[in-house]
Order: sequence, then structure tokens, then C-alpha cells
Amino acid sequence: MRLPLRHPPPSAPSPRQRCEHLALLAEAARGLPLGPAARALSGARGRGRHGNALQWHLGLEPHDSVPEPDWEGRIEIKLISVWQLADGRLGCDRIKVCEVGVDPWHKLSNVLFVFADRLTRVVLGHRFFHLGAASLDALARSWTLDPHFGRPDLMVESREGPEGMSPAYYLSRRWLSQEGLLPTEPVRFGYRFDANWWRSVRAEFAGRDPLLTLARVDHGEQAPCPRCRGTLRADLSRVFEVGWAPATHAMPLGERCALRGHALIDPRRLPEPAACSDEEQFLAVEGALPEHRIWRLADRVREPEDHGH
DNA sequence: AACCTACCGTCTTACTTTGG
DNA sequence: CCAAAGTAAGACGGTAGGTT
Repeated sequence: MRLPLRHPPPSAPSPRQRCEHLALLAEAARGLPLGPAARALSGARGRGRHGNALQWHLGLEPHDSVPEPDWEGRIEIKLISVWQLADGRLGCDRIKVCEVGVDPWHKLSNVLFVFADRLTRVVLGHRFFHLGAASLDALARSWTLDPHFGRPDLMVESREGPEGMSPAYYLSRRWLSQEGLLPTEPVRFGYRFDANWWRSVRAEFAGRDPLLTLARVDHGEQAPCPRCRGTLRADLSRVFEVGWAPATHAMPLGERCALRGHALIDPRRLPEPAACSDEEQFLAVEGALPEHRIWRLADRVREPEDHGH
């Protein structure tokens, strides 16, 4: 159920906040796979696991329970899952801003949006956002629009009924593109996301996500499994046309590969990693990176003398 | 009929506060 | 002092309905 906004927009924008250290970290995050840290941190459960993994990689606590912006109380960090639409443009879902008791205008004053591919959980890129005069003006229209029929970009939603979960502020899916934060042209990187296939695989294998394997051109239809001694077979023309295809795992079936769905993906759609080797990126995407080899982005980025505040 | 996208109601974890 | 309850963070997961 959609409710009226609780917080009126501020009359003037807050100042822009910068941090050179965070800018370097964000740059280094390109090509970073979030899966291994997400699994190591919280046992691969919870819908915020990849956001927690990102915060850990940036050198923060993976969880906080304060309604202040994540980075030094000045810049909010948001992970946005994206995927390719049929025409090659990037799509995304609406974004949860904060609980309804928290001021969303403050949260949105300065944001680092990090975009990660929904299938592979690899970071594709990022944008810094400041809610300046023009953006504030546009978003403040949500305060006067009808929650249902006015199609506001900022909204409050909650479950119906007295036992409903606590309502929260959301940004519409349109908003990121309108603000120029998501490209509106087709892109090279990222994958289609087939929610029906994903759901049916998870249903078949007790809620476990499918495992991905990179298709090497020289392997042909039978790709050796990187996790065990088995082989994977998939429709390779589909892999290289669409980006990925469901795969069947032939015996022998290693421990990690049993009771899991499988897909073969085209590695050319992964951005070149900025802070790890190709091998580290590939192993991570394939779920074959041993826990002791998980590395933290913050440990590989030099903290600058001047944060430029 | 198959496929695709938009919609929207949760699901899980961790820290903080309160009560016995 | 310890357990339970409360609160906020973190987007995800499943499906209805539109399109081809």
C-alpha cells in the first residue's frame, strides 16, 4: 500500500560532499565480484548480502544500524542490481532509500551508486550523486503528487494490515535514468536476467542459486567444470549471442556442483577487473575461489594523503 | 504459447534499547 | 546482567500481466 511522504523536502540543497579516498575505492571496484565476500560474511542469506559485501570491501563494517550515511556520515552508499534488457539497455528495480522514520532527503543528499550485474554480482561501474538544486527541485515534486496516480519518483510503501512490516521510502526505477545515473544507450557489459529460470532453478535445488561457469571459446560444447572433474554442456551459440545459457553438468559431479543448477556465461561481458587479476575474477564468478583467497578491496587501495573534503 | 518486464511485498542480519 | 524486543540496514525473489 502506498502512503503519503512523511518528510517535506528541504527548501535548499545540502552541500556537496566529496572524498578522494572513496572515489579511488569506487574506481577500483570495477570488475569486482561480490559473491565470495557475501557468502563468507553472512552465509549467503538475506537480501542485503551483496550490499553488505560491498561495504566490507570498501573498508566499512558490513552492517550498521544507524540512520546516518554510510561513509563518514556524509555519503550514502547504495548497491544497485542491474541487468540487460532485450535491447541491450540496462534495467534496474526501484531502490529502497530508508525506513519511513528516517529523513530520505538527508540520505539522498550525497550518494555513491555502485552498479552490479544481477546474474554474476560483478561491479560494472559507479556514479557519485549530489542532490543539487535541479535534482532537488525535480524530486521535491513527489511531495505534492498523488501517491498512486501522480507516479512520484519518491514514495512510501508498506504492507496492508495492522501486522504489516514497517513502511519504507523508495525511489522509482525511472529516477536513476532520468538523473542520468544509468546509461540509456545499449551497453557492452552485463547479462540478461531470466527471473523465471532463476526461480525454477532455486525451487528445484532447495533455494540454492545456480552456479556460473565461464565459456572459453576453445572448449567447444563440452566445457570442463572449474570446480570438479565433470563437464558442462550448453547451447554455445546462445551463450555467445545472448550472453549466457542454462547448462547441464555431466558426471562426475563434485561436492560443490551437486544439487545445483548451472549456466555457462560469455566472459567478454565482464568488465576488466581494476584491482584483481583475471584469474581471481573468474574464480570468484565461478564460485571456485577458496575462502582463504578472498581479498578485500580496501586492502588494495592506497589511502590518499588528502581526502579532498 | 512463450517470453519479457514491471511490480511490489517481503526476508535476514545485526546493533540498540528496554524489561525482568 | 542477560534476554527479548525494537529498529534500521541491506535489495531480492516471485509472480502477475503485458507483448510478441
